Amino acid sequence: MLVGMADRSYHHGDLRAVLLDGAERTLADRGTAAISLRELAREAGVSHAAPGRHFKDKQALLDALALSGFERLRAALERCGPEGADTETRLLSLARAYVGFALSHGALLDLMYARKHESAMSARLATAVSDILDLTLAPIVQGQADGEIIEGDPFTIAYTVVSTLHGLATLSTDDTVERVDEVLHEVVRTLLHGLTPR
Amino acid sequence: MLVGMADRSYHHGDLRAVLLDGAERTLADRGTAAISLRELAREAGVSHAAPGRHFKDKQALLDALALSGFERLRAALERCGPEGADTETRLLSLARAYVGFALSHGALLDLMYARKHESAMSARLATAVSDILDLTLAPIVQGQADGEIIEGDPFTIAYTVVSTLHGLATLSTDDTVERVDEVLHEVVRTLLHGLTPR
DNA sequence: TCGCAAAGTTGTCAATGACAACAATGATGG
DNA sequence: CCATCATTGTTGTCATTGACAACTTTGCGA
Repeated sequence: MLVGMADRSYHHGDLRAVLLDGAERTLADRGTAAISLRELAREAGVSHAAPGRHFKDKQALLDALALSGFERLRAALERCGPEGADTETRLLSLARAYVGFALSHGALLDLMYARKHESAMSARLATAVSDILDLTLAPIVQGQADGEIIEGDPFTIAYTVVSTLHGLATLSTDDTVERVDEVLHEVVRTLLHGLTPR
Repeated sequence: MLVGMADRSYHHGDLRAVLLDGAERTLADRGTAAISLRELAREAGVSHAAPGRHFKDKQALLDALALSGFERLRAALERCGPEGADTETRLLSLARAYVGFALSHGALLDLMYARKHESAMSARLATAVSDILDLTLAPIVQGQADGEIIEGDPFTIAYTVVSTLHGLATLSTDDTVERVDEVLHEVVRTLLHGLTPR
C-alpha cells in the first residue's frame, strides 16, 4: 500500500499541509466553527497534540488558511490577465476570476476578510490584500496611458474597482451562475460608463 | 441596590435581549469565536443552561444577532434618505450610512453576511438582504424618472450599487475616516459618471 | 558519533455546548 | 379563587475541545 504513504513512522513529513487541507474541507462544508484541531489530527492519523507543533493556536491555523486563500486568489487574478486586451476586457476578466473564486471558495473568502486575525499575521494579510490591489492597478494605469480611463490617482481608482469586485463577489452566493454573469457584465459596464446618461 | 434590578426572582424578564447585547459586545471586541453561552449566562447572572430557553443553539443566537444587525442597518439606511434630493446626494448619503455602519459594527457586518446560517433562519436573512436592496431601488427608480439615471432593469442597477457599497464597506476597516470619505466620494462619482473619459 | 532541535506522543485540565430531569413562576380559564 | 400548565430558569452530567506540560523518537549536522 503505497497509497498516500498511509503508514509512516513517527514523522508524518507533510502534516502541516494535510492539516490545512482538512481544515479547508471542513470550512467549506461545515463552517469555521466546525474546524477542530483534534478532529484534523484524527483524520491525519496523528495524536491530538501534534497540530500544536505546526500551529501555536487554532487561530494560527485559520490565519495560515486565510493567507493561503489570498495566495490562490492572487494567482487566479494573475492567471486571468490578458495583458494586451482593452480595459473593458481586462476588467471583465478580473471580475469573472474574483467572482469565480468567491463561488467556489465562499467560506474561505469570508475567512480571508474576517476581522479577527492575530496581529503578527495581520501584517502579512495586509500585504496580501495590497497585492490584490496591485493586480487591478496595472489595468488602470495601462488604461490611463491609452486614454481609456480618466485621469486621477490610480490607487484610488483601483481601490474603487476592487471594492466593487469584492462586494459583487460577497453578494454572489445564492444566485445562479447565469444571473451572476449577467450582473457581472452590468457591474463592469457601470464601472466604465457610469449610471448617468451620456 | 436598585441598580439595574440586579436581584430579580427566578424570572429574569429580559434575558433574551441581555444575551444578545452581551454577545454583540463580545463579538465586537473579541470576535465570534469568543462568544460563549455560559459566559453570557454568567454575565446575565443566570444559570449556564438558561440561554437554552431562548436559543436552541449557539448558532441560533448568532443568527438572531445577524438579523438584528440587518434591522439596524436597514434603519440606518432609511433614516439617512433625503428623499427630495438629487441622485448623487442620495447615493452619497446611502454610501456614508453603509460605510458608517461597517466602521462601527465591523464584526457584526461580517457575521451578517457569513455563509453559515441555519436554513430556517436563512430565509429571514435573505428577506433582510432583500429589504436593503429595496432601499437602494427607490433612488434608482426616482433617478430614472428624472432622467438622471440610464434606462435598464432597476433591480440589476440596484444590485450593482449595493455590491459596490458593500465592497467598500467591507474593505474600509483599517483606513482612517478621512481616507474612507475620500474614497467614498470617488466611488459614488465613478458609479454615476464612469471611469472612461466623456 | 554525539548532541540537539524538530516533530510526535501521552496525560491532564478547565471550559464549553448540549441535553435531561426537575422546580418555580405566573397566566388562563373554569 | 384556584387548578392547570406552558414558560422560563435550575442543577447535574457528558463528550469534546484547546491548551499546556513532560516525555520520546527521529534524523541532521558539527
